[in-house]
Amino acid sequence: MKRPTLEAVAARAGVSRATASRVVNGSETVHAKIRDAVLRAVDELGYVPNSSARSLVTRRTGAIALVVSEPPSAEDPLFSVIVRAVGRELEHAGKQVVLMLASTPAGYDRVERYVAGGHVDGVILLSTHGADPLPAALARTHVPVIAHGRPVATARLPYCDCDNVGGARAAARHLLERGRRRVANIAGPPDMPAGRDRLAGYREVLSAADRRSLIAMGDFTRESGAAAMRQLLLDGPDLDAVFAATDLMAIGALHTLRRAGRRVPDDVAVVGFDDIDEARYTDPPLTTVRTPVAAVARAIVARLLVPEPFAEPTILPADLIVRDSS
Amino acid sequence: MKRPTLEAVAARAGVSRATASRVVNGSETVHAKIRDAVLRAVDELGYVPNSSARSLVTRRTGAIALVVSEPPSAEDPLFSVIVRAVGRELEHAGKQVVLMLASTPAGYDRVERYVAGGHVDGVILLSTHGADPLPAALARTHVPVIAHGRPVATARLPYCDCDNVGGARAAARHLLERGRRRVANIAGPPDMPAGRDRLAGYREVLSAADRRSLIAMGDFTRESGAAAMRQLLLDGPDLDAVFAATDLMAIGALHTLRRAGRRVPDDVAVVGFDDIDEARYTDPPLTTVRTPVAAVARAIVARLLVPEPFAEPTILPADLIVRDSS
DNA sequence: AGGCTCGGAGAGAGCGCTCTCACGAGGAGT
DNA sequence: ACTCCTCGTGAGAGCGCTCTCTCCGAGCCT
Repeated sequence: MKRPTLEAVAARAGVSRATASRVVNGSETVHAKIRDAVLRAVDELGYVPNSSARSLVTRRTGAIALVVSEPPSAEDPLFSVIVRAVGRELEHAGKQVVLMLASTPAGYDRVERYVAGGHVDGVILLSTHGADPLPAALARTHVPVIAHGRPVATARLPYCDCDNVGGARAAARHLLERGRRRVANIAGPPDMPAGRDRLAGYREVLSAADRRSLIAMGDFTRESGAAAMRQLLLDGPDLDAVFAATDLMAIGALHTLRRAGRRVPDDVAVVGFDDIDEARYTDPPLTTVRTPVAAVARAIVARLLVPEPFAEPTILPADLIVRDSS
Repeated sequence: MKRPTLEAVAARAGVSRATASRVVNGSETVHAKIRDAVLRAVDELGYVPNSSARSLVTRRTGAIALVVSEPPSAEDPLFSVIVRAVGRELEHAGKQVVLMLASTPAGYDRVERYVAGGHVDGVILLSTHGADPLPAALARTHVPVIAHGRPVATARLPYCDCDNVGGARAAARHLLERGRRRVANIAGPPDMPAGRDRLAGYREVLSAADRRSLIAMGDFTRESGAAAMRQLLLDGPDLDAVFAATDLMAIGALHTLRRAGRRVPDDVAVVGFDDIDEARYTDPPLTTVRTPVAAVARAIVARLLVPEPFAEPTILPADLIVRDSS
């Protein structure tokens, strides 16, 4: 009834516990015949190593914490994709994934204590924002940490991200090339680096083309996009294009434009950012910039498993996907 | 530099390791003065219990596995909501969340071994489908298991779910009450209980009203909803209403209807199921049945922490949300 | 005053594993 | 033939914690 121990395996195979341990851990210095005997015993007894005992002595846990800061909207379309992609990569590397939600100060504390307590071999930080104390706190522990998306500048963490500035530039340039003259922007919250970078790309292109910026702020949700679009229509009734920093906000903007009787793309062209599934099903289908989620996940896990102290961030290209909204 | 041990705490407080352990674990039988001394030592040294050592002896891990079967679409809007809701509840209960993705036979195996290996105190199964061997496999281990959503009938697992049949009934009844005469259905995959239950509710209401069913099959994705809608327009060009088993499929159906030049709701009324955020931003906003995600999550965690062997499933009501598409 | 109970603290045995070190056998070198 | 390695195995000491068992002293009853 009890789970078999290494001792039992060793006894059955007629070897010492040390040798059984060697076999289980894949040591090369064991005679083939003995190794086979041990493996047979493992199989027959259904032996599974006790990870508590193992990590008690090795001081490694084989687990990686995936820390998620609560975003404004619970229903984040990329969350699912990112978590799955990162999860798949980690499992591929034989790591367990410990999911931690950190939204409140108590939550930050819990995560910090947990990580400092040596319960995980590494940390992946998802979607941090300005007030987030975790990057700084975790940098102090000696556990490898890597961020998904550029963290706020105060923390010097390694990170992987897509080229937010470049993607935004491509979006803005695309709108100008289509002959749009008054290109507005729905920006993300200024305390989130992704939002800032996308705004920067837009501004850069517009000022290079000698056009005035027209900006409203959102918080990455559909609702805020809809509200921002209403604001933009008031501030610049002559606008003929909008670039939103996320697809969700672009979708909110489409909603507002529809209610305001503006046709897309005839009257107003709309471009989003992220290329979520939903973008192909809006009316009209949304032109957007694709965030290479899977590639970023791969890069993150690779870098976490082989940490290089002062490496440059990994930035992956974000490509424009042209559909019918622009 | 090393992390302090209980021994160090005890030494600093001038007590034995046993007493320090008692204090750390909140035993009542310790003198107040001594307890304070120990707590002070804990604080000063920044002591964090070593969970490996602890679970080595207690045989409990304080961790719950959240097992996710890969759905057809990676970008599942409810995934984020469910995972967050369950995660929040578990953290509230002081449990760690170990996320495991199980999509391949190798993945199922990994999960089964992991759970059977005693690495977690309980398992929550998300979105199982017909071929999924996990419910049966995990039922054999002696670890408490609970499913989110009714598992396939072959496995006798406790579960929590929303009232899929009742919700579907409400949707179908609503369409009939609005005077629709030819109500079609876009059903989910037959190997997923949620899909089957929603189909059953629809069928029941239609046959009670003496109306013929008109059914096309999808796999819960937008794309499949769009395809199913095309099929329905061929099979029943006279249809004037569609009930889709998920909002995503309803959104796909809206897409197809728009392309086919049918106005919603004037020509065809559309009702979905789940009430994802996106449903409020479709054109027109989607009438749907709300899945009470947070309540289900709460029920799941509560039942997992206090397992009752042969308890009835917990079924929570799913309410109709009427918007403009019907 | 002596024996009793009983609450509260300490001693110590493990939990299952890894890893260092010691050891023995066999082969190569002189 | 003897020493010196080398390679493979076994013995055993812990890793940090919990928990049972023992022990001590204070209060109560007779």
